[in-house]
Amino acid sequence: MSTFYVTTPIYYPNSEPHAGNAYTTIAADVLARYHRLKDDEVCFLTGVDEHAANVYNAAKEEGLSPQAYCDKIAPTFVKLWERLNISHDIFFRTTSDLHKRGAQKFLNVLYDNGDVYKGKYEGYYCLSCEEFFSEKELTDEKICPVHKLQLQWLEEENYFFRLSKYQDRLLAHIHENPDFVYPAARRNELLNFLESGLQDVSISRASLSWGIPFPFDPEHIIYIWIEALSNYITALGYETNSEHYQTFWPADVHMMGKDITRFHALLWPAMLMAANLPLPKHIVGHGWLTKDGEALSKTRGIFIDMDGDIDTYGVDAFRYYLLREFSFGNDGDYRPARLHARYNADLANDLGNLLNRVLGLVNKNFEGIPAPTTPGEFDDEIEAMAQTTIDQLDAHISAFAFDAALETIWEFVRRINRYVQQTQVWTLAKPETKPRMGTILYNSLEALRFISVLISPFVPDTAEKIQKQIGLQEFDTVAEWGRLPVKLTVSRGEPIFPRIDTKQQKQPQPKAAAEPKQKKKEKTTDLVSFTDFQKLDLRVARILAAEPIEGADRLLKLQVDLGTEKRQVVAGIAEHYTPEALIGKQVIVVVNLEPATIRNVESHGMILAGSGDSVVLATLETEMPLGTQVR
RNA sequence: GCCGGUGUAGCUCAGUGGUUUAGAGCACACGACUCAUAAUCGUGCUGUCCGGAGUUCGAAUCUCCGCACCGGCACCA
Repeated sequence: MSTFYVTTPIYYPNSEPHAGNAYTTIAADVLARYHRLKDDEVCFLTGVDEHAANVYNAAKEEGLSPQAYCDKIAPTFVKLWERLNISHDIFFRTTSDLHKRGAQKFLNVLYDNGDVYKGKYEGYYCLSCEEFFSEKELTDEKICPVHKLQLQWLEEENYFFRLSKYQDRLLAHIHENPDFVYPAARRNELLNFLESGLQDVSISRASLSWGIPFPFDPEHIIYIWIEALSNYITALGYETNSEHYQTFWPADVHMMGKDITRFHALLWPAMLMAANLPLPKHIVGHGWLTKDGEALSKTRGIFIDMDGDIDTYGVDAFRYYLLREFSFGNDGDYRPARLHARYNADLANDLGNLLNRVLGLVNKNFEGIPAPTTPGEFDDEIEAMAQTTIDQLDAHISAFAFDAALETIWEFVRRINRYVQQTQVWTLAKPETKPRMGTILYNSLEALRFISVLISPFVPDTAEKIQKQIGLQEFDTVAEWGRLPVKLTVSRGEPIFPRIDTKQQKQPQPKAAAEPKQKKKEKTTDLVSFTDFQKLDLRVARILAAEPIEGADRLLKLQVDLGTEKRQVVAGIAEHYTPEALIGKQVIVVVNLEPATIRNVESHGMILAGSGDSVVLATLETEMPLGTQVR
């Protein structure tokens, strides 16, 4: 018997879970359930990543301690997983002692093996700016360009992980294991990234308090990514080298959204190499769900109404739709109308109705399930197709092609509908043909049992309902043809997927759907003194000229008029403003910002702009004289 | 700017060691059937296979150029 260990990322509990989390977790759930079906010993891990800065900030805004905040939010994840029928074995919280001790041990090992070193940021430092300046920014006099103060040579200590050391081994690993990263497009990106060289990464934070302290230096906490990634082993009992840990590590699949594949495919394996631990087998980064083609975004109020759709169509339809409609590596646009169509066409018409019609015929003509006494046309074909369906399903799941996997099963569903049709089974109730009728019905029911097993990883409730109606007392998980007992009393119940007419479809609820949750700011920052604020010199200026900068997608070179002087400023707004649109606009400029050279263009100041999912220039309500101070 | 991906019927997508009539499901139309959830089964339908050039007896499939969208890197003072 083999083992199978599948994980989702640990999610940030800075707010309640969203559809993207659900998508990842459902996919992982299908894998877990599929492997249990194959009698593998399975461990399915999910959880929350609690020591995150955004959690700390969210807690602060609600006036709660970070721990109290986590204690409040974590259950909302558990609740959603229950609703979505997620069969995780472990729901892991990184504030647990098991994790804290495990993460510290892991770090100790990295340290003992010589791959963690205390490095220092060192350089010339301006006490007023509280910043280091790189050599190229400095003149020979070593004075701060902003404050004109003498700079000091300073060193700030920090722990680093020797990521660079593993560059070649990572490259080799990814080259030699084409299946390591899925899909292939991500893999190419990673190789590309690797070839451009890896830097050591800072893995400590001295300035933060919310986190796990370094075991050998409590002044520092462990950087969130290092800590988070280690959850995949700490949750299994890495700390004590438990049997569970030995059984399941290395992981078979780390499932995640495409945005975090790099951490999982480079940083994490490098750390494991440093600790002399085996690497996970597959890093799977799926595409994102979008809504009307746009990325989901809390701030912009773009989200998927999971609750509403699940209320209308049921959990299984929701799970089915997500996995059937989209090819897993690509982004998929979530459309309720498509969910509706899938529900009626695939679930209600093809599958639900098939069950219903077959059970109806059995009920009407037999006492319990008839014996297959009289083989005939198509029977062998059906049985053979059952077997090929299994094989294809297995291949597709191994390639994380859930859409193809479901399509394969549904080809079989449609074949059985055709079987019933071709044999005209309802016309065979006469005594001389009744044995044949019984055989056809037996085969159809066995096919349905077979199908219920195959779909059970995807739509577990539906699978159970089918077997229950067929008359099986306990769920039979074995996909072998001919196991269905005869004489079972079927209990044809309500249709498992009643058709939902378009007219009855809920109109988009104006209340919940439309209003973006406008409740919180993106993040809070620490307070600054008024004196500090006063250091900023903000002025009204007019843009005189704007032009693109060669070789930079986001940058524009602007000439601005401050009334008393004209300046050149570089702004990263090329993706949101055309040069023509900018000329003549009044904007607010930070004039005493240190000069910088970006892409070989000098920038003396900074244009203020709202900067989130979109970028909008900050202006005054009405125009004011150039050079007016803004405060 | 560099690198990668995608672009095939109204929709979601298959399809490439080049070969002749380009596929599936949904949707749509018609027909059959009536056991069943106005379900099922059959038949049909629409395509400049992003555009252009090239290689070839022959290209959606190979090469080059271009366009659009997506992503990674650089970059966002």
